[in-house]
Amino acid sequence: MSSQNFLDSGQKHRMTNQRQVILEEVQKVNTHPTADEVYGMVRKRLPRISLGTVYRNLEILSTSGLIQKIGPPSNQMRFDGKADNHYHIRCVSCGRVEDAPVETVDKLENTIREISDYSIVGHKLEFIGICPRCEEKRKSFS
Amino acid sequence: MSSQNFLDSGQKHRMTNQRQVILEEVQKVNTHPTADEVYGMVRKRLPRISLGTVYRNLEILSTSGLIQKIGPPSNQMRFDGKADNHYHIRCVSCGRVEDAPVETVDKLENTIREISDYSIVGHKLEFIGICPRCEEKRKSFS
DNA sequence: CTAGGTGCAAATCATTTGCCGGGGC
DNA sequence: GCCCCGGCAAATGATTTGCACCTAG
Repeated sequence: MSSQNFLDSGQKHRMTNQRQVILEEVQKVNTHPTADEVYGMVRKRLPRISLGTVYRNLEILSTSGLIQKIGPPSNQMRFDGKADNHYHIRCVSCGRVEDAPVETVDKLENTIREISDYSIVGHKLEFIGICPRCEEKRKSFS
Repeated sequence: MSSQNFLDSGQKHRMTNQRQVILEEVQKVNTHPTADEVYGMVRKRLPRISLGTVYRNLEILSTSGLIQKIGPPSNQMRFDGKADNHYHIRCVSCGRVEDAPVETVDKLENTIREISDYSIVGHKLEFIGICPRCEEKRKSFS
């Protein structure tokens, strides 16, 4: 364990029918579908389901740790004035991004290059955490 | 070499004034600003610049390799039925995502945990490449 | 003159949210 | 009864694009 299902998931959710179907469909394929694609898949079994419901349930399922979201925690693009390869660390809470002071792992890139049938052109590594500032705020609540 | 400025950049661009200012501002800070924040920064020097121009130039600067974009190549969220931690490989060209068959590097996570003042909760590693299918298409053009 | 560049506003696209009736416990 | 749920449509927010003018080479 290491990545994903960050942050709390402190809610009570029933496993409803649509939720179950969405979960099954996402688990059935290995194509890492977009929300829209999931919508298409699920609609074959539940023609009257709405896109909003799919989004809501994908969100619930991923914060419950049953599936995972692939993509940035915050969906706003950020830019870095340094063009060389280095890693970042992102705060789950406020979205702030800083540089992560570790060496790059180009070794891994070579490994994957041998195994995979993709032409590898690079990799991205991002750490996820809670920044000191947000940690502070969090304390003042409890 | 390793990350970023993937794919061609086969265009001729002049270093115009606004382009230069945007570049300088992004390089000046180490906060990894969003497009909107860059807009704010740049506007102090060029009050009449438009947000559209900022977006256009950030795009050009990053495909030219002068700065880098932090975030997913495609800004559409994807979902994975497998909840355990594993890495992905994404095609620059079509956006397809597959699993990358390499072991996780939790060692790195511990390293960063010691160095950084963030509470680390996980990490994400994503390889970027061109999938066989797109590679094929590419050939048929040349 | 031609191509790229810019400001501006409108359009697009993914995702989120408010409302409201319905069912589970 | 209370609360979560799901369908629907409208709202939001980031990013993109069409258009008309402008300027460098």
